[in-house]
Amino acid sequence: MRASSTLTVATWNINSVRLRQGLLERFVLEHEPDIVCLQETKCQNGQFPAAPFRKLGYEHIALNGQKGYHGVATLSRLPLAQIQCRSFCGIGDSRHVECVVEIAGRRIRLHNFYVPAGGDEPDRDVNPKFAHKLDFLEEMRCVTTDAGTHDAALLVGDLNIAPLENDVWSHRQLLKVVSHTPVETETLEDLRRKAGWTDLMRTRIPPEEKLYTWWSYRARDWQASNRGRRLDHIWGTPNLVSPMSDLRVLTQARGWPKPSDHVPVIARFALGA
DNA sequence: ATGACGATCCCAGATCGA
Repeated sequence: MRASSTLTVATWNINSVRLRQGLLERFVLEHEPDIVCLQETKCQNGQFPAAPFRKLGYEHIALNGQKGYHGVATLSRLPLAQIQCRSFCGIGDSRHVECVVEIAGRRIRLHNFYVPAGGDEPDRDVNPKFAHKLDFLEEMRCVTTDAGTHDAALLVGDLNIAPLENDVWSHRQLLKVVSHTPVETETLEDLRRKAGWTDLMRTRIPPEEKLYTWWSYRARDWQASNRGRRLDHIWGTPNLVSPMSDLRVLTQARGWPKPSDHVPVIARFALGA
């Protein structure tokens, strides 16, 4: 008989996994997630500090890293099957890894994404990075909830877009700022709905409430100014809405020593026997 | 209030993040 029927999944843009290995160890010891999805690992696969995390019980590690930039990793206490890395926009950069995890007799597909930031100028004609971001989103449309065989699916990561008005500190002042422009927020919401994903964070914390997962390094005092954005997301198939027993944004991690500018988001699911 | 920071890289200033 299987004793454990809960699954805890975390996503965290770690902004260099080698620099913040200690913070990540602290995080997994305190919160004991079954699966941790990381973005911006900023190292090649051979440089990933796998051994210390294997020692902590994360024996199953799916890596898609590159030198210096980007990079995603999925660390798991449960076996991972069907590991695949997708390439988007014909560029070989490391922005996606997916896998299937089996728990309580169900197969759950898990996508880990790092969507391009998009540069400064929100105009695809003058800013190739913004064009890349929009093209990436168009390619993401094929990552639907029914692509592949599974009983449920999750899509998590740093999507670099704050789609709702209360996902930013000032909707009005950020309308022309990359991450909250109408073309980004409307495209993301359209692709999410058409692909069958539910915004699981907002099923738990209502859209009327401010909710952030990122605070700039450049603020003198991130907590006092509190000019954040919700750039990190946990999407799921509708059949995971009611099993989700807890959803936490670990805001306090922004105040840890030498922090990432993003904080972890943790979802717990009660999947039955 | 798009930055006053912080990360990467042939190690030091350019480039990127958002």
